[in-house]
Amino acid sequence: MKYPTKLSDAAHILAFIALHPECDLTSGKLAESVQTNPAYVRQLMSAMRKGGLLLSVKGHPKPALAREPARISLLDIYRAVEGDKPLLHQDTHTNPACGVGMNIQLALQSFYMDIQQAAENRMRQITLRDILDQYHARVKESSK
Amino acid sequence: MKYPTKLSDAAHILAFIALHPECDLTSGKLAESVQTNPAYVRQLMSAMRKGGLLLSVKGHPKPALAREPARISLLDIYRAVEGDKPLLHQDTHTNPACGVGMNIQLALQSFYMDIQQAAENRMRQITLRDILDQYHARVKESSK
DNA sequence: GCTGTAGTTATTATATTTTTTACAGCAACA
DNA sequence: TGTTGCTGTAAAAAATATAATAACTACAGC
Repeated sequence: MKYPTKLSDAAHILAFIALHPECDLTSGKLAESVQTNPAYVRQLMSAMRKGGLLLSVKGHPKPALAREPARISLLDIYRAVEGDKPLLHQDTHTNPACGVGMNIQLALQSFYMDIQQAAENRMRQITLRDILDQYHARVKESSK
Repeated sequence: MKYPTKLSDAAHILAFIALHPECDLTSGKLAESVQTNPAYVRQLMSAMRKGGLLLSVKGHPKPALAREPARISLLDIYRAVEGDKPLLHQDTHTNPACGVGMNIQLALQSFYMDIQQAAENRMRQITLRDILDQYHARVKESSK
């Protein structure tokens, strides 16, 4: 497992916080659920705090969402933890002296942006609220 | 630069072949344009041959598209060189004993599939023909 | 047969991600 | 006010995926 899973882990953390508003959620407890280490959790939380998604205070374990789940989209989370990293990557290391290759890559660029837009539009529509709803549906289903 | 650029490189190779139907295109010449080594080019070509996009014969440098550019989509190329690797990756290593975390990841899964679908739909619409058209437009533009 | 190239596999190098370690600073509480 | 536990942050280490490289066999064309 060395593919980037920051988005998954970050969403996991946010959902966990939303589901346990009363408890003391230490980075250790969150790390236990994600099965990672507390420092990594704090790194992700730090990124999300900077991204305006999370509120937390140094010293005591009471993280809280900065706004309601319906107003936190997957794209927001992605931006917070991955920045503007695209889903598809161009080869920026082609031969600059080859005009043909250069123009092929430039042509590709515009299409990659289209694909990125298509994915981002979908990510913008999916909110933490949706994820929580889906979570509850699954819990209900499995308890039947 | 260690992000996956196989799709970009594969599309580059296909476009280059489409643009030079007369020439002897050795893996070395293609590698020169992509600025990589011939063996890597051959690996990508091998994947695309297995994916039914490319025709080539061992021993002589005459690669050819298996079908017309308008019938080769970016998704075809992606499938050929990346298989079914998703754009977003779940964290499959969360704590199995944590039912909450488990269900959060399962909930995420369905949304990731949506995003993947959105991206793939766009990739399916973009063909090598489109890329070549865009290429020609850029060449024309830059020669003005 | 000789030469050049494709096809394939294995190894190495490099970049990126995650893990781990460490420590200063704040909150809660006795 | 001192102690404890946690956060926030940085930096170094480990893990691993990707591309680069090397090496080999096999085929085409001359």
